[in-house]
Amino acid sequence: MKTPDVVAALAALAQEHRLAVFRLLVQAGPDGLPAGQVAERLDLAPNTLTFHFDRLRLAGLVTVRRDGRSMIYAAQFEAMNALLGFLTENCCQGEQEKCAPASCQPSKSKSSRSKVPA
Amino acid sequence: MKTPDVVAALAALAQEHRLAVFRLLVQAGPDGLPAGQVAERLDLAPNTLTFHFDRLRLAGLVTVRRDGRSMIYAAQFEAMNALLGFLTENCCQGEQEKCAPASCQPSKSKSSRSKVPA
DNA sequence: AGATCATTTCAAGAAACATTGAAATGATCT
DNA sequence: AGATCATTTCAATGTTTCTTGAAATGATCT
Repeated sequence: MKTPDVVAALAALAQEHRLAVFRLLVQAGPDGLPAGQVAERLDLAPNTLTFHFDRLRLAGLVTVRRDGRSMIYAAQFEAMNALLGFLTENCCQGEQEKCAPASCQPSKSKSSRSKVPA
Repeated sequence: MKTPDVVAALAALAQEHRLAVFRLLVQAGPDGLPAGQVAERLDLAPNTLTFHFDRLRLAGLVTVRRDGRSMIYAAQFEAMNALLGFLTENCCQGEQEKCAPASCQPSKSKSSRSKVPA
């Protein structure tokens, strides 16, 4: 992950609502959540939410797919891990052993077996 | 660490120059670096740099102390670790064992024994 | 085809951000 | 005291960000 991408990811998360959205999607796991459900749970206007989803998506932190009339957003765990990796990489000059690599696993999928989670 | 603080820290790091400044200070270790040296190494105007230092400081990511006519800025490792902690905390619902806690140790101080590094 | 539901697009406006140049501090040296 | 060095403060400016409301898509149902 290169610096501009890191800046983009940090900027995407550096906003109250987007951080909440991302956290919710992380908790939801790789199957994701329809936009409307996110809007309802976080009490956000749907157009505002689209704006924020877009920022997260451009930063590579979420993906979208369509399901019927719903758009389903899901956290991109790899991107999250790459970000954590970059942040800890700067960290441990000289004392690597004290610096455990951070990583983020999706929680177990609740519904049917998901379509190729990784 | 509460959500608003996390947002503040992320916002502070979500800027090309500030990320570079912070990374440099992390590498410099707990003794920190005088503002002028940061300005020179990153080729930033001193007043611009003051602006960015201020943002990092308000976010709790760096501290300042005066030494003669220099101002010495140093990374606040605890804050960094708190941030990493928050980000990984959201992460591992259900599979805690897969999710190593991230942490960031300062590199060994290069000059004389530092004044109570923690 | 027409109605309805979920979401996105567009345009407008207020607020926050980053950079610049000029002037002000504050500490050190002669 | 006066000169100089390191850094900060201030005001101005252009850019980006977030939010809103209204209108447009796109998919589903009758």
